Amino acid sequence: MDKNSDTLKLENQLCFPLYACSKEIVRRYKPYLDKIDLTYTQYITMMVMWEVKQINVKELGEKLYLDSGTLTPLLKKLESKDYVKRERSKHDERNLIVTITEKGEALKSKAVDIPEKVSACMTLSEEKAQALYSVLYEILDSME
Amino acid sequence: MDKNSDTLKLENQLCFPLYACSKEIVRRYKPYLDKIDLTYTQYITMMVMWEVKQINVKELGEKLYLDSGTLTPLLKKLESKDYVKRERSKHDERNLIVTITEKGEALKSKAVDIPEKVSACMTLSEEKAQALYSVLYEILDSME
DNA sequence: TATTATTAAATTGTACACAATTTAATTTTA
DNA sequence: TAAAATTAAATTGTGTACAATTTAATAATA
Repeated sequence: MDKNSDTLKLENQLCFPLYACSKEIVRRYKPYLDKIDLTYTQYITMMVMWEVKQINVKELGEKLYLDSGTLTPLLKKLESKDYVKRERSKHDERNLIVTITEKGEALKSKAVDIPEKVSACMTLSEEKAQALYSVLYEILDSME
Repeated sequence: MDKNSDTLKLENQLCFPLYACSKEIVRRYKPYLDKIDLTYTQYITMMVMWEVKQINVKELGEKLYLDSGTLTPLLKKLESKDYVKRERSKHDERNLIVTITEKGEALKSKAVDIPEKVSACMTLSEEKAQALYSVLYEILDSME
């Protein structure tokens, strides 16, 4: 096969639809997230916080696939909104412990309807959604 | 079902693995793209240019799911590297026509091996890759 | 235990990404 | 055809992303 012919066409790439699809779906979140004054990245951070209540930056970054360069300013912003508290660990001052606040907990009830509203704006069968989900995690796991 | 229980868990979201997977794969491109001094966004832009040779910013944005706010500075950078030429349309001066240069054409041969190198670092069967590809475009199409 | 190595966040710098606004050109319409 | 509407890029402003470096704390080791 002629290497130059087709491999570099956008339509033959797997990464591109992944990249485009991710961005388009995140964009669908925006109108709903605007109402509760969160960006998408702040939203997924709060999803972790709603679940674990307390976590340090390193572990948070591993869950979200983000580093401190992204998380540090983001967490400062969430702190300024009083959704989380940031404090150094007493046992190991290198660690910064992030803890959800009452106000952060209360925000959850305003966010609970967002996932279904977003998925409503795209038609995808339950089987295909499940298949997509599995393949994505398979890829993520294979890249660790 | 209790609405508050599970819907807001990261692991139950479809958007999150999509977002994370997209970023991780783009990151895998970086070492190869660094060698030809392109960012990922510049690379997918050049992929379109290698294919169409000439296009205006609006159509380019539709193909790439990007707007002029992203494309204007990016195209200026590609122009400064002499990979593309930017000039207003004579028929309609609102349109900016982007044209690939000789140097831009020549860059293609250096990029042709990148897709296979990136896909080599993740294990995914041909069937699953094909299925993933189909579902992603199905979602993209359903969101137009 | 003093030195070295490692680790976790923060910082710095570059490059998107996109909503909203502005500017300029072209079309539409009153 | 003059005014209004539309269109395409560019600009502005905010918020990621992430590599690379720095800083400070802790752990390992000579």
